[in-house]
Amino acid sequence: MSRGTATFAFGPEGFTYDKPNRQFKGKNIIAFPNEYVVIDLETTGLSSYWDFVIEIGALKIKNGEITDQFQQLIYPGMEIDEFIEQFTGITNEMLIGQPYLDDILPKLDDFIGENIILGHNTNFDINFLYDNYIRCLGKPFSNNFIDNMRLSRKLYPELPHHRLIDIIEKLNIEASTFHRALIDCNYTYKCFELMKDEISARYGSLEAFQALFKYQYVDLTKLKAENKDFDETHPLYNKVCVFTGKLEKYTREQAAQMVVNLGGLCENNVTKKTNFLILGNNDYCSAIKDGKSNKQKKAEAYKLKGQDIEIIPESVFYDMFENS
DNA sequence: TCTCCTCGAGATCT
DNA sequence: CTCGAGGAGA
Repeated sequence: MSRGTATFAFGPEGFTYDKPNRQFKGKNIIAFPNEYVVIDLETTGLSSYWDFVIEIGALKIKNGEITDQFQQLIYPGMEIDEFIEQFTGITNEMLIGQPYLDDILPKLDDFIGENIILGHNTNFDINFLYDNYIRCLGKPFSNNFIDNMRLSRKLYPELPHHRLIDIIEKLNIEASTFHRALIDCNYTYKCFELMKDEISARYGSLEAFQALFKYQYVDLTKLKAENKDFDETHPLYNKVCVFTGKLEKYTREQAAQMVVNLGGLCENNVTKKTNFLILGNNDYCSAIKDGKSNKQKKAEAYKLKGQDIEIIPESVFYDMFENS
């Protein structure tokens, strides 16, 4: 059985293969659709390249209620190993006589239609479907999809893990058996509906929640001192600091807060008012060719013009906090 | 301010 | 994969 479009460049010992280019894959979206299809696959392993689908489960949801379901064991054309038998409860015996994936995918395609997909770590299932759609149906799997894991990470950042089981426990959902496709679809559906309610209650609207996934612009000029009294003799008092590069010991925002707490000020870019430019590490930045960021070049230029500006490494910056 | 890029870290799916 | 941090340029 074909395993997709990947090709070997070397022998089995040191093989490489083309990174799958799933250019027509749907988008991972944050949405509350009236209608969606929950999908879960059981497979022979984690790799969409090496492994095979052995079970497909799907639920159709309309206005929060299950209206249809799809469940099918798949004969993978080979024996599955003991770990997967144990893990899923699907045995080799159960798979003998089951249809091939090639025969089932057209039916699944009909079932799903244009619907948005819901899953847990949905990329996993989507990637398996995408590659097998190309192979069996000659077309990509392009439906947009929602990922419960992504929602959970934003909604419950205090959780140490965001596996399906963790969300089930967090939401007090009754659960006993796991790792059968349709059963996990049910859990995923319940988790989503409950998280949806929580999001509405906590953020008021979907848009407000979506905004949390957008880039949050950090403006260091808006930092406020956490204390009131300043040592007016401190070298950073009333001085304007700017950072460039990645700091070793703190995030930029933490370091900036330390400055502000001493009565100093921070800016996001070097200006005529800047007194200190603190150099972090910019080795990793491919945009910087000669080791100096634009901020550093700008600061050097101001210094030549006589501005009261010092360019200091991170360690010297921390030294200024020692004797305070 | 905002958007786009790159990089590294961390996590989940069977 | 997604996210956060940072640089650059508009």
